[in-house]
Amino acid sequence: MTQPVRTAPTLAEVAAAAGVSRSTASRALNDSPRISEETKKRVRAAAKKVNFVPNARGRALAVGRTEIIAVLVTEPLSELFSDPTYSEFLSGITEELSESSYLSVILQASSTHERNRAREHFERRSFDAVIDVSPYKGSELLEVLRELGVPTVLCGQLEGHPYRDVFSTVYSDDEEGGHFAALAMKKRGRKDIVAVLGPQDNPAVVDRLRGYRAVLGEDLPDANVIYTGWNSGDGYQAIHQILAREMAFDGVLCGSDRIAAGVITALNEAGLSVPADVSVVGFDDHEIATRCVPALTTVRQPLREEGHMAANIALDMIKGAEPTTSVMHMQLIQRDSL
Amino acid sequence: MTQPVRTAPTLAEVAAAAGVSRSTASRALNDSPRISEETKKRVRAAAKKVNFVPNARGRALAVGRTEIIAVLVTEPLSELFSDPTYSEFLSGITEELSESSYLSVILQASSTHERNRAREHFERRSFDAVIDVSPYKGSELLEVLRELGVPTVLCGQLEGHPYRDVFSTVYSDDEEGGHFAALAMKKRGRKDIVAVLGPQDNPAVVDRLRGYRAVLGEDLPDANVIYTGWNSGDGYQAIHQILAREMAFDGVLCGSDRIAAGVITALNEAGLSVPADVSVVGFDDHEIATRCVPALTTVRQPLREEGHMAANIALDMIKGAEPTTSVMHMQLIQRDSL
DNA sequence: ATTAACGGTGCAACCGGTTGTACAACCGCG
DNA sequence: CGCGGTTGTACAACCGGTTGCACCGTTAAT
Repeated sequence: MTQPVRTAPTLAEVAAAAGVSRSTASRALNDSPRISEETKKRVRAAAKKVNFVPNARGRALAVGRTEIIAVLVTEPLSELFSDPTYSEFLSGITEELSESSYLSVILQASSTHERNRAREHFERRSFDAVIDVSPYKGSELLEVLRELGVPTVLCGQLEGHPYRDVFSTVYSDDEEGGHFAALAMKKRGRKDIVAVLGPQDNPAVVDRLRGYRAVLGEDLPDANVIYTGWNSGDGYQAIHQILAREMAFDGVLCGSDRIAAGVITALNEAGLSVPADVSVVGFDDHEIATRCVPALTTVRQPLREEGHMAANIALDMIKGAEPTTSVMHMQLIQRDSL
Repeated sequence: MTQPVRTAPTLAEVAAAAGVSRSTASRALNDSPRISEETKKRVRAAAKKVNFVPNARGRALAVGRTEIIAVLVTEPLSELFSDPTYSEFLSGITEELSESSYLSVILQASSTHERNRAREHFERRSFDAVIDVSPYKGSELLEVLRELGVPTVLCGQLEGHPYRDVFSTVYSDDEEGGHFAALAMKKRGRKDIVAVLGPQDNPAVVDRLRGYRAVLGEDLPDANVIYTGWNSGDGYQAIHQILAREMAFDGVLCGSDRIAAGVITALNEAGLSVPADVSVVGFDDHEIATRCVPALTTVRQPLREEGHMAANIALDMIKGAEPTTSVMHMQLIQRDSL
C-alpha cells in the first residue's frame, strides 16, 4: 500500500475555492480590515473545507520570523535534567510560549562543537530570539548575538552589566531573599546565627550574604560563615564543623534546601531540637523542603515566574521592544523549622 | 545609541562579489558537479569575504525542509526531567542530531491544549520528522501524523503493531533482558526465585516476565511474582511481604534498579546476606546500581544508543527511507549482587 | 567545414506565503 | 453629469534560497 501523503492545501487552492485572489484570501484569513465581512466569511469557509493550515516555511520567509526561540544552556543535558531548579525554570518558559504559537529549542553550549553549532544557527537566523539561561561574562556567543542583533534575554545578573543596553535581563533579587530569611531569624529572637552558604564564587551566594549581614550585623560573625557545595552532605558536614567548635548558636541560614536538610539531620543527631533549640531557614523552596521534619521554612525563588517573564520579554523584544531589566521578588515561606 | 543590526548578506551579494549569477553562486556553495573548480573557488572566497551564511528560512522554503525534528513526549516536563531514563534517551537523540544540521524541539502532549498545539504544528509542517518517545495505541496525534505523512519514529512497541507499515519503531528487547537476568540466576544455581516487577499493565514488565518464565519455569512460581511501582520503597515493601510468608527463596529478579536497592536494604535488615544467601538482579543499569552495597548486577538497556538509532532512522526517513523496526539488545552487567 | 557532444553558466520559475499599489465599482455631492 | 472619496479586490513584487532548462563556446567526430 502506498502512503496516503495528501499534499497540503496551499493558499492558492483556498483562493480558488472561495473565488478570490491569493492576496485577498491571505488578508481575509489574517482578518485585515480592508476585506469585507462577506468575503471573509466565504474565504474562511473555503479554508475550513479544504483543511487549510498556513505552511510554516512559507510564512516564516514572508514575515521574516521563524517563530522559534532558542534556550541556550551551558550545562550538559543530564545535569540540566537532574537539577530541579532548571527544570522549573524551563517549564516556565515553555508554559508561557505555549500561549503563543512560538516553539522553544534547547540549545546546548557546553562543548566547543556545540558552541560552533549554536553560532551557525544564530547566523542562519534560525531563531527570532535567544534566552540565555546561564550567561557568563565574556561569552563569545553573546558577542555573536550582539553583532547579529538577535533579541536576547539573559537570566542572571552579569557583574558590570556589560550588555545592559543591548540585552534584557531577568533575575531574582538574592539580596532581598537574604533580607527575608534574616528578618525572620531576628523576629524570632535568634542572636547567634550561623550561615551555611554555597560556593564562595557564586554571585547569588554573595548577594544573599549581603542581605543577611544588612539585617543581622554582629549577630552573624565572620567566623560563622561557611562556604560549601549545595548538597545535603555539605550541610551535614558544616554543622559537625560548627559543633566541634563548641560555641553556642541558635539559628542556621542555609544556601539551599538540600543544605538545610543535611543541617537538620546533623542537629537532630546531636540532640538539638529544631526549632526549639535551633531555627533553620533554607533557600529555593525545593520539593525537599516539605519533606523535612520539621517542614522547612525557606525563601522561595520564583523560578517558574522567572521563566514566564523571560519568555514574555523575548516575545516583546521580537516585536521591537527595547531591552529591559526585570527583578523578580523573593518570598518567605513559613513552615515549622523557625 | 542605535543597535548595530547589520542586515545579513544574501546570496545575491555573494554572487555580485564573485561576478556570477545567483544560481551559479548557489550551486558553487552546494558543491554541484556542474560548476568548475575555478568558479567554486572564487564564489567561496566571496562568501567568506562578505560573511555569508545561508538564511534558514529561505532555504527551508526552497528545499521543503525545516531541518527540525520534534520529540513528542507525553509526560509533563518536570517528570521528564526527573526520570533519568528519559534524560539519557533524549541525550542520545540530541547527540546524534548534533552531527547533522538538524535541531530538535521537545513537544509536550500531556494536556489537551498541548496536543492541539502539537497538531497545529504538524499541520503547518513545522517539522521534518517526529520521534514519539512514549507512543500509545489510539493516540489521535499518531493518526494525524499518519494522515499528514510525516516521517515518524515510535520508541516502544505498540501491541498489535497498528502502524507498522507507516511508522518506524525502535525498542529494547525486554524479553531478551528477562532471559539474561534469569539465565544468570540459573547459572548461579538459584532455584527459588522471586520477581518484583513494575506495574502489571506495563508492556515492558509483561515482556520481561515472559523472558524470566521461559528460562526458569517452575523455579519462578506464580505466587512469587509481585507487581509494584518502580521505586525503592516498592522493593522494600515487596520483600517484607515475601518474608511474612515464611517461605524460602534464594534469588530476587527486580524490575528496576531502584526496586533492587530497596530489596537489598530489606534483605540486609532481615539478616540475609547478598549475594551469599540471596542473589539480586536489577534492571536498567541506573546510576544507583553502582552505589548499592553490594554493587548491583543488572540488565543494561541501551538508552543512549536507542536515542541515536531513533534519530538516525528519522533522518533516513526524511531522505525517503521506508519505515523500519529496530530492536536494541540488552546486556547483562555483572557486579557483586549475584 | 558542418555538426554532434559536452562542460559551464545564466535566465526564470518555483517553494508558499505577505504586502504595496493600482484599479474598478460605488457612494454622495455640487 | 462629472467629480472626489471611499471601499473591496486583484496584480505583481517580494522574502532568500534552489533547480529545470536553454544557451553559449569549445572540442572532437564525420
